[in-house]
Amino acid sequence: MTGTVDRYEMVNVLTRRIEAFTRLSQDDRAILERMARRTIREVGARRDLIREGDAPRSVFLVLDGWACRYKTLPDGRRQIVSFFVPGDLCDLHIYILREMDHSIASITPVRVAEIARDDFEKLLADHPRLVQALWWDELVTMAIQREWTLNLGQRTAFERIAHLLCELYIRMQSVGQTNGNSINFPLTQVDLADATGLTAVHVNRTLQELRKGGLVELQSKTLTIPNMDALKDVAMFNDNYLHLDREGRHLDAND
Amino acid sequence: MTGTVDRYEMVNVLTRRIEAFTRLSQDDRAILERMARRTIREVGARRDLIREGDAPRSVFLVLDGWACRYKTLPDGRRQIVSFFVPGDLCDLHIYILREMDHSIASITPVRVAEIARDDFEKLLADHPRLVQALWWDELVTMAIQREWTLNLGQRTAFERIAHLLCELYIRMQSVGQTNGNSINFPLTQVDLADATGLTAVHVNRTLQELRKGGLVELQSKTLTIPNMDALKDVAMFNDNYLHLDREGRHLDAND
DNA sequence: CGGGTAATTGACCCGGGTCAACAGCAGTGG
DNA sequence: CCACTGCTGTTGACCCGGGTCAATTACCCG
Repeated sequence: MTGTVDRYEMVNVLTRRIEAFTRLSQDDRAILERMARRTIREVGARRDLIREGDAPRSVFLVLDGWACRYKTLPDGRRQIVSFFVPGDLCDLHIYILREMDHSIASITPVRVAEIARDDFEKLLADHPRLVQALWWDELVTMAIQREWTLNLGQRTAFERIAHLLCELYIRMQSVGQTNGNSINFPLTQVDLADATGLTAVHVNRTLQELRKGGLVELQSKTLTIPNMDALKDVAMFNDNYLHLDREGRHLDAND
Repeated sequence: MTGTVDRYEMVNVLTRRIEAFTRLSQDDRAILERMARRTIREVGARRDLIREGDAPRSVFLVLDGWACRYKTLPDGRRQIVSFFVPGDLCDLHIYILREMDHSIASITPVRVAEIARDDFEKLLADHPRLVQALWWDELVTMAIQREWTLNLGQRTAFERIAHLLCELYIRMQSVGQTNGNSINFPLTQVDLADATGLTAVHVNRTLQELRKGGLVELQSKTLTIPNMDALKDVAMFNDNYLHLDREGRHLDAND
């Protein structure tokens, strides 16, 4: 999977992701990568990138590492509402809102491209095919959030964790971050608990069940899924909401 | 509140909603209302407007009545992932996806404007201020979905229902659909259960607690909130995620 | 007045939470 | 090289919020 990943490949995760939807032209790809390379920020593990209440200023893009959005209640309860894996963008146009209604934090050390509002607007104005692709990205983000709503509302702990693991595996796969049937998986059991609305203790027990059933191997930050079909089955995982099947292929660049 | 609502007022709910963000020009308002009036569809209560797996064709806008998005699991478990109240739009650009990953159904009889893809694209191309406003709408929709994630993951049944009632009240208020401190509230206890991930039995018991505490009155399709501050308090409701405070006022039309 | 949907109640149960102790392991500083 | 610290994972005993099942009771609406 990784080993040494050069800067080119890191920027590449976004084009890789977008090309699950539509093929970009050399020009689109170049402009996107140039933009992403402009302001790269490196942040250590477990730090807030932006906090609820802050004024959003720029769009950002995770080039390397994992991050999450989270919300908290006044008494400290905490819910991770989504994960960012390499290639994920935060909300386009977020800067039209006055203040953030959630926080974003790194999980591992991350490398993030921050795209200034004006640059971003210009990008959209000049590159219609990118606009479509970024819309697709946004729609997928929304679909994931709805799927999480279903996950939290209806699935049992066992199904819920299985489902989350399926999703993260497939999202990593869609940006070429797999190694055989394994991915790099930096979440702790506490992270999983905060994302699934369970306690860390119960996550632990549920993971043991999943391991016992031969459905997952999870150790030293590596997740292995020996039989994806079996895991999808118990999770009732249907990947339609990720819209990965090159649905925008009629928009492909032909150069 | 209602009684007889003429056609003008029904279309008006969207402009009303948008003007919680930015003031539109006469021209913007006119174009939006003309568009909405183009293809009005009336649908009875409890019918699917579009089903998971269908190809999305148009954007639609709820002019009158309530609807919901929902997702189901293969074994029949059902989660309502969001509600539409008058003035709510379904996802812009949804038509770039090949198939729906969720269904949309009416709750009451609804009057819906279906805006064809091409008309909608044209609207966006010609009216930049509307584009901003519709972006705002989309960002709020996403923020609501995240708040629901928090709701399902962290709040107790009592807090969760209190929170949902706050949200729906305030959303109705933002389109001028209140009557004193009451709103028209067509959801059954089963609907509430499907939206909160609880059972109808438990929703019933929880509503009784809320009534006993004097926090809500709910009878014959009318929800009354005698003391909003008290309800917000137990729900830990923070309305920041609805971004209603005319955040885009710097974009206001000045005609 | 009959038939169907929505609300309510009671008895009982279970998935997942709580609390507390402990084990493994990585980093870090002496 | 080892002791110390702190985080992550694991286990056991016990408990409770909310689910399940099944029966009633309103409430519409024609």
